Amino acid sequence: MVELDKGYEPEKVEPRWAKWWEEKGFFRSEDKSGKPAFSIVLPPPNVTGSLHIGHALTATIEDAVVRYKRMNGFNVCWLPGIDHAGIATQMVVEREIQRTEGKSRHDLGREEFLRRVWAWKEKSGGRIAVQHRALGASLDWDRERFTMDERSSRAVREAFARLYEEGLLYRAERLINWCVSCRTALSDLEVDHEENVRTELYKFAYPLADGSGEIVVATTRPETMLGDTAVAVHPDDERYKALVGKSVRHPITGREFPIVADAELVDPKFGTGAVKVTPGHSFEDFESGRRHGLQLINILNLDGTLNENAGPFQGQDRIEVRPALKARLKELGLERGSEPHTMALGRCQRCASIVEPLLSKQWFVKTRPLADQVVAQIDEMRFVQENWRAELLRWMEKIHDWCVSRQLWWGHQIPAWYCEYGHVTVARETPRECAECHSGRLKQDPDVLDTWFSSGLWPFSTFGWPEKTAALETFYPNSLMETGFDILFFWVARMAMLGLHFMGEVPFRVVYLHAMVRDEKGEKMSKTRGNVIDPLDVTARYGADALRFTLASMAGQGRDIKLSTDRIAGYRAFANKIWNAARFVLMNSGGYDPRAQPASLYDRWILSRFQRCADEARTALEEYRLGDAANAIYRFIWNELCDWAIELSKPALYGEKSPRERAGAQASLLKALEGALRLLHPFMPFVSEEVWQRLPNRSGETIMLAPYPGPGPVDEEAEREMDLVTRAIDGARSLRGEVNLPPNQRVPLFLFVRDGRTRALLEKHERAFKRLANAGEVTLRGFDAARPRQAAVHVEPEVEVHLPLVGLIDFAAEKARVEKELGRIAAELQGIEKRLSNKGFVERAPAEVVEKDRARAEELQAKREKLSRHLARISSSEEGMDEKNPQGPQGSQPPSSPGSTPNFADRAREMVDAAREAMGPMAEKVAQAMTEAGEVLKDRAAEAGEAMSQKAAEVKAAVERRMATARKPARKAPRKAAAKRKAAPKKAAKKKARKAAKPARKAKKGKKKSRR
RNA sequence: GGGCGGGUAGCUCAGCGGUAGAGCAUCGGUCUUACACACCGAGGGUCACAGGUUCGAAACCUGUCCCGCCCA
Repeated sequence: MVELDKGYEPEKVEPRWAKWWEEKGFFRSEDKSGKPAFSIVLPPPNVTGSLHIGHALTATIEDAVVRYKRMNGFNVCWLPGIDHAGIATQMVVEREIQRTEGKSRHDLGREEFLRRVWAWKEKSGGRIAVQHRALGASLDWDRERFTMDERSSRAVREAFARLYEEGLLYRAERLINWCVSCRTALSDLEVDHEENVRTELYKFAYPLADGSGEIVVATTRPETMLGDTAVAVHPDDERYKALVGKSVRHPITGREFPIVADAELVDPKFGTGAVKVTPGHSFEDFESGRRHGLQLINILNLDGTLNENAGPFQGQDRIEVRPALKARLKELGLERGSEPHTMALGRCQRCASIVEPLLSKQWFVKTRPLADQVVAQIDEMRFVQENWRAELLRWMEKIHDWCVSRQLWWGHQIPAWYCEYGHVTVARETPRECAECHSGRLKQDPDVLDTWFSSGLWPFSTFGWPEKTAALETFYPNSLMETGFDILFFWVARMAMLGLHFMGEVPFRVVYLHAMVRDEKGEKMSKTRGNVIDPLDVTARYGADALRFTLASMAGQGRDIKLSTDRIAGYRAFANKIWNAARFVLMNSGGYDPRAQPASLYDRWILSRFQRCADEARTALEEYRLGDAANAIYRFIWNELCDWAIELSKPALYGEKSPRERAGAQASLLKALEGALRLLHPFMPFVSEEVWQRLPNRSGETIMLAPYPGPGPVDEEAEREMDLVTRAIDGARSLRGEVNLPPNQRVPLFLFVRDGRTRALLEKHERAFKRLANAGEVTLRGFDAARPRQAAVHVEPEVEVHLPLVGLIDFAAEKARVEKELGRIAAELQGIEKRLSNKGFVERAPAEVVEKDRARAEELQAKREKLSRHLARISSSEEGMDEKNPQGPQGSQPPSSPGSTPNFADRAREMVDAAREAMGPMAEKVAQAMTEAGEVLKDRAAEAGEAMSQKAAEVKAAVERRMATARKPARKAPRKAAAKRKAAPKKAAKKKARKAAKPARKAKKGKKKSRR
């Protein structure tokens, strides 16, 4: 027999398995295989950083899917990688060198700087791998790639050259987004828009060139007037119609430029209805400039200071110059006031500097043809959430050309060379001479490519493209692309375009975009906020399994995942629960016989429930509903296997039943447990492996490669029967709880059953009532038998559960409880009856709905009748009680600790009476059973006799214990009990008052449903 | 300004035409020989608001108000 430690300690277990799995090569995939392929490329984390919880979510989801697929016999390739992250990395390393050596990258020179970045990458990239291993990610490490490694470079050069040759890549002078701080061009996507920036709408006048007046323009950026080359008005605007075609004179530079009519640019209702046009520094104005053939003036240097075109303001920063410029306009008498205004401001994604539109010569990908292909083939991809398909399509439809050159050092240097005559040579390998003029004096473009350019090739460059490798053949298209929705455009869109273009097929079959992980307040995690969680810290505290399960259970959420440590702690408890369940099952599996068949209802039931759970988990996983799968498994293990099956199997396991039943219980529990672990494995790989390895009924070397539980039959009959048993036990427990019986106090229980079938069934489960509802004597009678006068009652359609209360409880409380229950029933019944009396409902609603309501109404009526009778019974008893006990129910004598109450002797006597009362019906029961069931029941009668003598002994023992306790009442923690007793009546009174003030408005379901 | 999410128990969320649910938190009771990282019980909701469709709406439609994100 196996003995396990008392508590589960993930920190001791997890590293061992992580290492073993990897050493065993379980994560490896085959380039060629008879098995079906399943491939995911991990979104490569930035080499700059370490993993945060968002990455942990990615790893969790992908690992769960991948493990599931592996267990289903797929040749799974989950390919790890690291992204060189151009701007981010360059910035980090630059800052580091500045900090430690006080040098800039220019001080070091390009070559030396790049050497440093590589060194940095070696250090930082390692941490990411450590973190992934700690999470249990089953990545195929042999295939690990880096976006700057040699193979990636080759793919990048090939892609660049081909696009160039095909005319899909060009170099041109265009208005681009320029970050003055990073000093590089950015793509549209790398500009973040800060919303609702409070600023002013500033007005000033341009004097007409002919001196006949002025035109007042409104602007949020007065300083750009230094680059203005027109004033625009709406063609239909009567105010300005006469001015169109005239010229204004620039008050500072003296240039003259026209007033133009532009319906697209100008909103006549905004500002003064006249706008200044700066084609060199505004995308909208640039377009307008093109429409009207306007001059284009650049007033900015690359560092954001004004250049020679700014005249007297040259050399000042573009933001700092504003007050000076306004002062000058005021001096000139041209200022015309201002008003408050809010607007959006473009900022650099990396450094938050205000981004400037700037005229610059850059490389662009012509995206329109690529996007059109994606639109045409969008149906080749399945989106786990359909709404993202539409989102992607919208973006594709209004796509702009993609600026791919960056003025950085760290990245793929653009494979374009220029000769002294300015000819361009694009080549896969460094060329000897200019393709056009054969000049040997070539200089490579110093710029590098946007990081996303290489990332966009990832689904195929990682498998060897442009070579036609076996791996590429096997794993392209990738089976799944799973990543955060925030990089839908950055990455998914680019992979779709480039994948389709170069491979002729969409890069992945399924697109699954997950939510952003935020802290418990819903704030985005960021280094500046200091709320970033390192997965390693979490795994150290709670275990990787707990973190993974938490993330998986929340993976279905659309946009935000608010992560709280409470939740993680809850799932650590789950791991511990599993551990202990296994501990128990193993401790009691001595002499386990693998051939043993299910012997009891519980055996059949738990195996059937397992099957249902397996079906649910499988279906959910196939549809990528990880949260649903995880929750189903959680509920099965905790609420069904632990709470019911294990508890109910105890008598059999302890040898209180037949050997056949013991063997059956052992086999069934082991089977359910082993299967549950396999279901759980994709979510909690460590604890599932750890426990599984100790099971006698496992088969295989590792749970990782054991088959995921498949379809199988369910046992409807067992489930129906168990449903009755659990409802009756729940009823009894609920009564005990409601009347505040301490869990360890045994009390007799009466079950009044509707028919012989119910009786026969419940009879078999007497022990269950004893164990799970801590019943002493269990007495079964027919519906027609007389009810005990003093009892608390729970009503189910087939059975009434009576808990005799003599000497135990507060009758007023029971009365209140029943009245409340009746209130609920009345409210629900009223609703249903109203519906049923509605002609429209009966005629138009589906028959089964009406039928359901009718049945429910009948059930409620029966229940109401029973409870009313019960109420009448206790009401009459209550008076008697009042006489006997002068403190009465209003005194709220707490029944919880009769052993220490002064009048215990009375109570003990009542207990004895109650026990005697219970004994009588036992004899009756035996007789009844025999007559009712004839020969089938011969055996049972013998059993019942046996049970009876056992019960008699039990009752006797209970009474004796009771009496013994009575003699020394102060044995147990009297102080605590006394304190509680003191507080209790007040609380109870408060509760009652609250309820009286707010009568039950709605019918409420009394019982939890989750158990069934 | 355009688009997309979301507003359900104290918190985090599920439900998306047929009796309002879970986990956590709260309250009451228990160390009942797997587990106090546990067990048993209970309380708690005008499903943002207003109209409409329907026999029936938390769910579908329209509008309003909040919150968040994306794109101009």
